[in-house]
Amino acid sequence: MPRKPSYDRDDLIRRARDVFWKQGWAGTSLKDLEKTLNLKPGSFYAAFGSKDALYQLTLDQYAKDGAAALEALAQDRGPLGALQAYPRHIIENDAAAARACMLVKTMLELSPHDHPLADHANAHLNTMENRFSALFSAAQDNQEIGDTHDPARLARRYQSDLLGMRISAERPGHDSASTIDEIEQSLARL
Amino acid sequence: MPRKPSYDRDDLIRRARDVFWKQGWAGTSLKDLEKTLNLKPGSFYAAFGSKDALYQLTLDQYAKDGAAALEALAQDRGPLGALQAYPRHIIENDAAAARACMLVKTMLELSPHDHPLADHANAHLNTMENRFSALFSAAQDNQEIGDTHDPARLARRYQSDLLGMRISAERPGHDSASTIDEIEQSLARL
DNA sequence: TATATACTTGAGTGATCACTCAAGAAAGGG
DNA sequence: CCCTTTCTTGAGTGATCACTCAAGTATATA
Repeated sequence: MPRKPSYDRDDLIRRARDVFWKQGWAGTSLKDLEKTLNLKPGSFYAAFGSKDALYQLTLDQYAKDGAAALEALAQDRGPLGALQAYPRHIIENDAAAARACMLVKTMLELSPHDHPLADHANAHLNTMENRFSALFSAAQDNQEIGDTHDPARLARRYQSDLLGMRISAERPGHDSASTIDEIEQSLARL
Repeated sequence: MPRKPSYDRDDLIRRARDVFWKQGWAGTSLKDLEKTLNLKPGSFYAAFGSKDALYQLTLDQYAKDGAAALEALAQDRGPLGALQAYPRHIIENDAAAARACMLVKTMLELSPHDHPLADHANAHLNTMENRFSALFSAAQDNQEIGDTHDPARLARRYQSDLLGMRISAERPGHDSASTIDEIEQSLARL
């Protein structure tokens, strides 16, 4: 008997994610969200409860999409191939709202205020690091890289390289091509 | 005949820098600054004019201190030695308000809003990158590294590595020691 | 078509934002 | 001592913040 919402919830979350990703937490006002989502305050709060609650939904979707992209590469190219292709995949994704990682931007902005979303973002970063580690380990099993390396250590360095590349890519006039190549080649030398 | 201010202006800028560095632009309110600087609103605006004007002063001092630290290392250890020691110098500086680079945090937060301070931060980053390039070039002149490398390219990658390392170091429970070692060793292999 | 059940609307809430300014306090030179 | 100049004070400005809620509207069942 009830009336259905006139919007697609997942679509709203995706659009909100892009605004939060680009502008950050404090940099995005309810007015911005109402405009982007085409929702009046009442509908917004009925649908999501609070700005924080929506932000968390967008963080989770961001992490899910990132993990899925890596998984797809692993299916296509195997563990080492996925790790080599992932940096280019990130930088050349024109649909992305920003080059820098949303999880990093969230952590940098909110952890000094002990905001729970900062821990949430960091947990997602840990999950990604663990996935990288598993791929390095699988690459060793496949004898694609030497077996003397510590996968956890390789993963930590790989993620650090990725984050640096993504920050640099955010800078106006910066060319990431050579950094992408060098990350790819340094993996081939393992 | 006039009365002297009861504060040391440089000391205020340094204290404000630490708050801005840690909490960001939007994350730092005038109330925070008044408390940190022990200044009432009237004195604050008489001394600095606006929140933005003070932020710019703190950015400039941040960049100046960073450049001076690198120069001191170059005097002690020469160009390659300075580039190798700089990452550890940054991470192990207990007096720093944060691990992540203030210029990066500023750019990430303010560039989506086309705030002039974002360009200002990026200009400082370019200056640092140019200084790195000059050090790589000097290291080639000293035959400390091979002369087939492009110093500009090395500098771009080096800065990207630094930024990634500093972001990672901001994460709770993260150990940067191995990343520091690997950056140092990869420079020795050039 | 009638009714129940949601969804939609937008004016309005108190709190906080960066910032102003007029009045008072303190430190120089005479 | 006095007077001038500057610094210090803090209540107060309009704007914007995240958020609320009562009234109005649309839809699916009966």
